[in-house]
Amino acid sequence: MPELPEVETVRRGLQPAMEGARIDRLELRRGDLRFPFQPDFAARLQGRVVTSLGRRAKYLLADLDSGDVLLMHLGMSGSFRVVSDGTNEMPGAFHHPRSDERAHDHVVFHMSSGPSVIYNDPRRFGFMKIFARSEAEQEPFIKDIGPEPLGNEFDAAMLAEACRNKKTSLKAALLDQTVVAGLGNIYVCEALFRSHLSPRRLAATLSTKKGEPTERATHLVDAIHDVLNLAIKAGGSSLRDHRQTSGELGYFQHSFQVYDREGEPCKTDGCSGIVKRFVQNGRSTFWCPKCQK
DNA sequence: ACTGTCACCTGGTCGC
DNA sequence: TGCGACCAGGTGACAG
Repeated sequence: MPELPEVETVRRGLQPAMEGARIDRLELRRGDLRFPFQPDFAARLQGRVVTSLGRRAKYLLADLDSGDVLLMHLGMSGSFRVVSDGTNEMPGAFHHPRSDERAHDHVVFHMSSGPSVIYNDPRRFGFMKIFARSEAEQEPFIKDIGPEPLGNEFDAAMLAEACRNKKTSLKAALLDQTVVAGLGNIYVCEALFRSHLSPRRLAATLSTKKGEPTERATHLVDAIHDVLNLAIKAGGSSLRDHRQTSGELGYFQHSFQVYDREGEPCKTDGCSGIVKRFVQNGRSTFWCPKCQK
């Protein structure tokens, strides 16, 4: 599921329940997600106040009053929901999980603010880890991640430079979290479509031989900005698992131009192309061969 | 050092 | 209705 817009949607949904609140009790319903929990995981969280809830790439980062940071990744199928207490869903939530869905409720944060925050993850590709803020720069999961695409430092010159010596495709380069943070399969496909660039194009062609960014790089950066901002505004994309913390679906999937549209007509004005799918680096790429060059 | 492939899991969908 | 094959939003560990 979760690429940058979905994780950002989740962060905004969790903020009211978590920021400034204390984790009275942490319930671990199994010993592992993708990895085993650290032996002192619960002990370092219980009784701590969440001073702020941030995001870096696809990671949620909760700052604690102890000087620790809780890192959380949703993998492919992770979601959070906020419930009024340990048993009842928030009034007004659209999503009331069936009992077999609750089987995948793996972590429960009982917050001093009243509600509980429940982490659900059927595939368990997600994970959580706690580390000291003073060692954040050495934290393996985040230390090599590239710039935030909606941050000030991400621009055409920066992206062109990061891709300059790459021997791989534009699609693979944009999925590489050390090039730019937070993009996944959906938003890479959508951004390439919006900038009319082929997913097969060599990433190095974003710059000239002298290293100057080409116009392509500018268009691509604009497209990345546009698609991410629109998706965040829509509460992310809900295909199978993603829900906002209230239980509502995101609705950006209705705005997909190419993703999951194999065989359907291209949406570019005046283009008579048909959206095609092929497998690139083991993942589905959707694109219009007629207008993406 | 870089790039591509596989593995980790569960569940939904499709064709027979 | 059942069964197997295949697919899925990510990324760390490998092999080349």
